[in-house]
Amino acid sequence: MPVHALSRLTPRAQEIVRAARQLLEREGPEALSMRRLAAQLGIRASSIYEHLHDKQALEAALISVGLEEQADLFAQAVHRSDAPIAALIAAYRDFARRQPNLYRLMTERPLRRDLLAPGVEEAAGKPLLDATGGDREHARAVWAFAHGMVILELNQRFPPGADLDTTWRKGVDALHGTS
Amino acid sequence: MPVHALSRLTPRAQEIVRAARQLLEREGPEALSMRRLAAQLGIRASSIYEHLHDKQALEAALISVGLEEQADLFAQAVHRSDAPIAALIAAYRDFARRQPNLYRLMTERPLRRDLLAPGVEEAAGKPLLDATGGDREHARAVWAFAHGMVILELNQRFPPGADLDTTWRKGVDALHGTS
DNA sequence: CGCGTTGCCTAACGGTGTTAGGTTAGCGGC
DNA sequence: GCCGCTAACCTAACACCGTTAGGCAACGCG
Repeated sequence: MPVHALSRLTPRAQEIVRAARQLLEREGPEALSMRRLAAQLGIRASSIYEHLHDKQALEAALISVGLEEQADLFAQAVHRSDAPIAALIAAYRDFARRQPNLYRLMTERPLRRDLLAPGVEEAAGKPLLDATGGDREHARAVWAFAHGMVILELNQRFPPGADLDTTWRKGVDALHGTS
Repeated sequence: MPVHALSRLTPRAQEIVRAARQLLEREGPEALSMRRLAAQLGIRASSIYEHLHDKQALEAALISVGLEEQADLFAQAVHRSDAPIAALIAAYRDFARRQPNLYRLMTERPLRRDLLAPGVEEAAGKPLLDATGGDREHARAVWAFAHGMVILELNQRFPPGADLDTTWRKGVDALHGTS
């Protein structure tokens, strides 16, 4: 269990990260610029650098928060269900659909792990790894399917009328008993 | 079978797109700017706009070329194998690893289908759809797994020592007989 | 009181995509 | 020969981006 991701930051930095998250989710990725974020806070862009080292650090903070929330949601999903893998996949899809821009930010580029809050990446992955009984290959295959479905859906790569619920169910069924 | 993707463009525009592809693959996505592309061609950025409407049109041309090449490679892979789905997935992974920056460009954002060469998207998808006997849900599940594996691998989301060949094999096996 | 820290500022640098408007070279028709 | 058209380039500028240097005001503390 990681320390709360934001707690490593100064209070003012936490406010900035919270504002950044609102901006990202409400106005999309192109709105997440240092200048627009600063405007939202009533200050100038250069002042942000007093609190966060650079834009990468800001993004890493957002990703840390996202991973932490995923860890919570996934742990709860497993806890409430007796079909843990299916429940996890449902929770995974749900997270991505509720916060598509944050999800994209979290996955679209290589992770700067040195900038993340320590432990959050492992914490987000642990529920699935447990649900596969510790089988890392199995967990990775399920994750790859879920991420592929989510991101292709977010990127509108499936035709408009596609029956994605069915595709999800088939994929989960097929990957369920892999050993 | 679509018309050759580049044939819709003027000869000069084709040269520009070819230079853009080299630049993208050799120097990475941040090198694909109008100014650096122009420099590569010995002209100024504004001159590119005489030949391509804007950067989106340039990217759409690159994506069209990529989809067309995928269509060819996938059709050949099926043709040479008696395990078409496994052969397709191997070809898919191979394409992405050989041209990671183009693959990223092709998949990282919603497609501007109105800017693509007509038919290329369908052509790239057809071999897999055929291999599943026309089962669209099955084809989509396989695609999602393959894309998820590829993009998580490109983004270095798996731990350094991860045995990805095994994960690929397990995923393919599991998704093979989905009905 | 003075000193260091915090939090903001202005101004600037080099980069991005893009547009307006101007110049040159070549070619077909008279 | 020359007119007009087109293709292909140019310079200059706009608004935006991330980032840095250097300055200023307010605060708590010894």
